[in-house]
Amino acid sequence: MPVNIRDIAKAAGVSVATVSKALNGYTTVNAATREKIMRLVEEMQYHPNAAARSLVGQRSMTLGVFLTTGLSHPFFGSVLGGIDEALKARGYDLIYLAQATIRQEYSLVRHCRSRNVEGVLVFGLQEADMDFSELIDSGLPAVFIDMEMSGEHIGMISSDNEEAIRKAVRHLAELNHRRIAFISGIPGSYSGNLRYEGFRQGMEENGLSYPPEYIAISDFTREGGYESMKRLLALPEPPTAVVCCSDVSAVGAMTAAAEQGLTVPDDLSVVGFDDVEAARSVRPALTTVRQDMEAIGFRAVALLDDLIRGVEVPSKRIILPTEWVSRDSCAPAKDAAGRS
Amino acid sequence: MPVNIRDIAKAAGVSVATVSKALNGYTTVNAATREKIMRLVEEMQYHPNAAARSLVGQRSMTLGVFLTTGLSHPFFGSVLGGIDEALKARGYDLIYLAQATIRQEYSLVRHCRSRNVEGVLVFGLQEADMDFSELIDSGLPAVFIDMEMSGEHIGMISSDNEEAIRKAVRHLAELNHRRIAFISGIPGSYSGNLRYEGFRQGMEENGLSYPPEYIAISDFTREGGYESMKRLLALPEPPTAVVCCSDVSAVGAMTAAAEQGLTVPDDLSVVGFDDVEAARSVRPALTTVRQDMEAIGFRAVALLDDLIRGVEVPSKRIILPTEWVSRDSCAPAKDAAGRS
DNA sequence: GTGAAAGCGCTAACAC
DNA sequence: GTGTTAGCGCTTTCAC
Repeated sequence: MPVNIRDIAKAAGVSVATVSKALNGYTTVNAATREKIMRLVEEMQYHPNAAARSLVGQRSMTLGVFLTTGLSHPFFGSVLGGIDEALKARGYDLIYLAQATIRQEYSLVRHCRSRNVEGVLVFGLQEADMDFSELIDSGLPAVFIDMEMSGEHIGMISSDNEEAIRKAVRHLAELNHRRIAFISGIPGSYSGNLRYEGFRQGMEENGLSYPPEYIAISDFTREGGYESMKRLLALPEPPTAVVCCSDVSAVGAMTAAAEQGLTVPDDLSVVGFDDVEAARSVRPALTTVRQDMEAIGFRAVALLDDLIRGVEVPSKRIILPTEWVSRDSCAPAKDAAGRS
Repeated sequence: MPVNIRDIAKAAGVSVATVSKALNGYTTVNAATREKIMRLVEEMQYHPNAAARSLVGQRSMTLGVFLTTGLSHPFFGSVLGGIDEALKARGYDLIYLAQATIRQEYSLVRHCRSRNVEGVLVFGLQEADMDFSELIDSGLPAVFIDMEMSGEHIGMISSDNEEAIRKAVRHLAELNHRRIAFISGIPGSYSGNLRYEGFRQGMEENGLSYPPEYIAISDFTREGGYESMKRLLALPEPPTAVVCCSDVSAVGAMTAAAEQGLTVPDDLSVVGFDDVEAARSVRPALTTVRQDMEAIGFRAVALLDDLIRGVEVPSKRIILPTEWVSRDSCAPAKDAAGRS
């Protein structure tokens, strides 16, 4: 029994067409009439039926999202916050395309069509997780967060992972560290791969070499960081600095260091990635690379909106800059005599 | 240009009504006709337009969800996994009711109505976060996860938080611990309150008393657990056992204990809550109370579905049992002489 | 500046 | 067992 457009029309003593025009910002509506209609809309708590609007061939104002249920990394919540802002700003709603759909029991694109989804956000998934070819080929606009994808109506967004880690390595090199190790992200993940590449390049640029054992394969988690650090510290010649693929794993690494009786940053410099809340609160406060997670979410939606409306965009590939955040977990390397 | 019901009707040489009936499982359709229609539906990739269906007064098969963007606790991902399963099982889609909506800039109930949302899930929020009265009064079915709410079409679900903690205290008491402390959840949160109540009662039941400083106000996070434990260990008479409101905070507490040179479980017994992945992987493995997070999500959707369809339910208030998981973080209290 | 009417894709009476 | 038709709430020509 929600009030419909006819109720408003009746109350205002005009036709439904006029109400519709007033509602949709047509300028051919008499100011007084519009005023009256708008007042009634407020008073009677009218809200247009989205299904009817979408049926009549108009926009559905619905976006779909595919995401992992493994959202426990703080990264996801922050990105979602940005998505949320943009959704509101651009008037979209978000429909969660059940994880189950991803299992390909039936076509996800058909599901989108059936729901009149105008565009799709892909988030927290890796290429290996599912077959995206149907989505790409369907012509349905889509934006991939932290995944490399391209196509006619396809966009992608991520931070400049490679540059970020190169920057981190350079900072460490400037602190005279020569034995620098790397705690990786999930192997095969887009951002994990690029961060590794950044490490490789950074080391090379600074004339530094490293044994293969200095690359600790991990997974972005605290537990992973902890285990990796333990392995690194068990090496005959352990590193004096470590670059981690997430703040969370950096915290794990710091725990492992503490357990071995090492002091951060005096005995070991640690750098993280993300700049989540924990980076600020941990002791010593974590030096890290800040990526603007809210911006990733916000701009993903903005790009998708542009793609949907066919707006000319400068690039369908957005790489956001990162920011070096210097806190207390890095210090100059001690020389052989143990002096800083 | 997706194919519509008329295309199918034409191809099958029948009327749209027959197609509709075949699709909706009416038994009055000739088996051969139905067969043919279904084949065509597959072949032509037909999928009914959800907007049209919902417009014609039928079900929209859409649920809404309000949640925090602060989903970094592993609890949320697991619950979402259960929700996801149930959504698929019962054929619903989930629309994410933007966080921004919660800021009450305009009526969330109107938003639901406009989107033909049939029911609402509330998740990861506390009573203080927003005014739920409009929702309660609206007659829109809703299920609250971990929040106490009631009303005509209102359900709620949570674990038996109180009993779970009482059980934990009893176990510790049976290990001869007498100095038992409590690291709380977020004060004012539904589950936090009940867990505290469970602690209070458990201590009383076991004839144990505790100074007020043994209640460490915390927030479910690792950092919170760490800080709380540091405070507890700084006490003139520190506890020999601690009950934590989450596994994550228990891990933080264990870290703090290790830093003070204490060994878990020999010097300090620790119990967690949730049984997340980390509880298994941390060393020593965490003794904890397992709550079935997937079941919470799954049954929340099932209950909401029942409420929507007006099905008779045994109770609109579902309290799930928890399970004591004994691992390696608890040991008998040492007596005054230091023997176990 | 406003209204009448068609039609978006579908379901459900009702007729046959 | 199948077809005809009205109508869900809305936007949009096209008249006036």
